[in-house]
Amino acid sequence: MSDSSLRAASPRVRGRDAKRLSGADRKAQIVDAATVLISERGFWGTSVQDVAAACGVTVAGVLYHVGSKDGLLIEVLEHRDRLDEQAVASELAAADDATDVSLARFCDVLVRRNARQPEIVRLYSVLEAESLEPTHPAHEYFLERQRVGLARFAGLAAHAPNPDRLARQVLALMDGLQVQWLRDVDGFDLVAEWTAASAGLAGFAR
Amino acid sequence: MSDSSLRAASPRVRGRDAKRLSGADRKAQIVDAATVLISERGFWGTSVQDVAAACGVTVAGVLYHVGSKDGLLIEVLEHRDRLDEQAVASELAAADDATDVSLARFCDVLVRRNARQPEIVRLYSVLEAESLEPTHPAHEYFLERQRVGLARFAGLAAHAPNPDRLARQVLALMDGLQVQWLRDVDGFDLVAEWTAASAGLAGFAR
DNA sequence: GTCTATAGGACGATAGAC
DNA sequence: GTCTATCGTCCTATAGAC
Repeated sequence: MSDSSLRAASPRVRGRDAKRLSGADRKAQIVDAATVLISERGFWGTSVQDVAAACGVTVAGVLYHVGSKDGLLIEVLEHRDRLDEQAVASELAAADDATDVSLARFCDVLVRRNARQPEIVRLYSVLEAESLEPTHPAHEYFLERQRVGLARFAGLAAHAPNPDRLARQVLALMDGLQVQWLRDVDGFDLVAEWTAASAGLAGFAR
Repeated sequence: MSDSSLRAASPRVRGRDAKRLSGADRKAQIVDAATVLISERGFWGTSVQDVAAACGVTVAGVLYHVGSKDGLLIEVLEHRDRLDEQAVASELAAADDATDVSLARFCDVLVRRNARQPEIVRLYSVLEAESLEPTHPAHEYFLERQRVGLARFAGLAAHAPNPDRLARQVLALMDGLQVQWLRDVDGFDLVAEWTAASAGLAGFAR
């Protein structure tokens, strides 16, 4: 939890002791706090008031930085994407076999990283379900995300008889195991379960 | 969509044209309307006002029948459990090999039934994620549900080298595929994808 | 550039009329 | 059995003070 860990979401003291942060810092703090809260309660279950309280700021202060509640969600998702993209890429590049990345290797890195940040996995699990509704502000985002994710998996599984189908299965298995894990984080070894499950999946090269 | 289909959730006319229903009928109507709405927006995204409007009744009218908003959710879940338990049992009993039910056969019935009622699958998918939060009114319900479901699967997979692990994999795969299906109900054949995926799962007898 | 104050609703729930 | 009326709380968003 050293790199890219979330800032403390504990309430700050207002008034005399309230820290006055620069715009960028305040915005980062708001996005981090919102990430935690939305991962717990979903977007519709989280109020801007909750986020403001977690930052020791007023509601208007939050809205000044992100424009609207929907804008806050967009900021949160974009911020996560930037962090994850970069982290996974660097982890893959650090390995010896950096040139040829298999689907199995890619998933391995993904799952190991996810196992270290349950709050983030929860954010995506909750929003993934909530955003099935077409009027949800992140509906399009998750539709595109699923499309891109599946295409990426399929591209790495070009050797399989049916790359698209395998991609769907891998994604389904990963998402499903993660939800079970989130319901019992301490009694469930995500990496071990994933390794066992994917090993039993036909066509999934290790 | 013939049996156990949901009552029309279209708004009724209030006042002179409003139908006066008996207690049981009104309650059933409320539970059905709430099922649809909660499956779309989650519990925290649905207001009692929404449910009342769908039934052509006032908010107070709804609360008279279900006591509170949390009570409404409990009613919805208990009603679904009763319907599903009974439907799956009768479908299994109708088959020739009613005596010895394999995990594969059980899942087959389950998936085929789910494919016919996307709204209900959505209800469970959304609430499953939303209820990860310990303060959610259905948190305990879904914890128990996962426990019971896994035990049932494991019991039917007694032949496998590791029944518990296989149960987790089967449940994960099913849930994961269902979410992908819900995001693209028309372009995704749930039964076909499930059949292909489960066939490739090690130890899953067909 | 950051925040307080406040507008203007929607929320869940209760009490009591009909 | 369903309604109106209403309470107190919470909500998002804006206007304008500092």
